[in-house]
Amino acid sequence: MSASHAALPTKERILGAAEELFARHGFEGASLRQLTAAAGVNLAAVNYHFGSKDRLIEEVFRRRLDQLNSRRMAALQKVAGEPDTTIEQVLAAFIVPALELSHDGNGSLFMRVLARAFAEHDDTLRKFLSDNYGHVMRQFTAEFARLLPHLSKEELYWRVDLVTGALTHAMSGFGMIQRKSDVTEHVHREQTAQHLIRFAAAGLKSP
Amino acid sequence: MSASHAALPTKERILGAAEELFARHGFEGASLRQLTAAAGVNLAAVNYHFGSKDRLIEEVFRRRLDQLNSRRMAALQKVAGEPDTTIEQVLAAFIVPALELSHDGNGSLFMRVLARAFAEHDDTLRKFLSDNYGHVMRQFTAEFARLLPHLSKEELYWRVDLVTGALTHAMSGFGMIQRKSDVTEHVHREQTAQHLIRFAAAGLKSP
DNA sequence: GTCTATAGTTCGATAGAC
DNA sequence: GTCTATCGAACTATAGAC
Repeated sequence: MSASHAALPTKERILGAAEELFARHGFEGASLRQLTAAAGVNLAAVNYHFGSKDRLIEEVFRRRLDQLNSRRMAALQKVAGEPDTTIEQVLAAFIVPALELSHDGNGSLFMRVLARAFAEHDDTLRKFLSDNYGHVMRQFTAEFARLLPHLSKEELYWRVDLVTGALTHAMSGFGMIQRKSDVTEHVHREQTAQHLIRFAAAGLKSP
Repeated sequence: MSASHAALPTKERILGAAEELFARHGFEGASLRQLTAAAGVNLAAVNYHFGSKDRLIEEVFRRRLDQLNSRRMAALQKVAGEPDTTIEQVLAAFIVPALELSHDGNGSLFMRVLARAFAEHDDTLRKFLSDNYGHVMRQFTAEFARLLPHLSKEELYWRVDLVTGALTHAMSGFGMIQRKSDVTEHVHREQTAQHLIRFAAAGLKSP
């Protein structure tokens, strides 16, 4: 009998606690001692299951980004390359999967981890993210280029970068994305998406 | 004879090294040992001059933000409250002083420190920044509210937050704000300001 | 005001019993 | 696969000589 049906395997408990503590205290700020205590596992378990703290950090990213980027790519495929594609549709393919994630359990904590990774400027981490998920940004940028043919390559990169910055900032929960009690979570998510899409589309399209 | 005319006082050397190392490795990641070694001063000097690492961090912010926010407020006063004020003018009052700073010596490193502070979500640091510099954001928001009277308070906060996120991201040097060799630095700064202002104005004004 | 020396913690990682 | 125990290194902070 495999262990895959266990309620919460040690490995998953570590990943969950790591996500929360990395979000709150950063990669250097969260120690393996705090982390294993929060997960209710032994200190030595991290090195047994992951090999090192650095490889644990990578797994925290992999677990969420594999799913997030698959959904983004699937959503992009549905609209990309068509003659009547709109900027708003492409932005929705990028934004909606991230909002779904950030409303799913500890997903919002992961968005904060992601925002930290952006601020870190750490070469090792940047290379890992670029190697594994760089193709997603390239696909989206290519589609924006098709829809905004009057923009120079430089100008386009500029705007995509600004949009990415605004969205990362917003979805790391820094802002006021808080649901009022009189709307359902589904409606709120829809409204948030419309906010972000409208703002980003205006910036991308400006003359 | 006072020590104020010394070429580079110990205190300033520490602040300079701290700014650089906090930008590159974060507040937890940069140790007092690395920091004092880089500054060429003794390990004990930090506690003598600043009392603790936390108070050193605050001084790193104070040194730059006092000047940055004075310039922002001065620029805002010149255009605020007039009948023909434009969104672009208010954005320029916010952005241009930051660009001047980021092209002045190690100023761009400070913008990275600032971006880290945003990502940290640390309550103590947030309170320090809010207590000392919160009035600046409130003044700018009030002027935006005057120029965009059709927006609800909630909608306005939303957009100002997104603009702040995009600009912080951009000015932390993550993007491609790199001068080509065939333009002077002054011209490049002007072009960058126009980029950011146009993008932000489009987002703020969108229906 | 600057130094050496060190106290007192905490860190990541591993060896080895079970 | 999980535990205890511990190594060696790093950390912040301080005491006290100069």
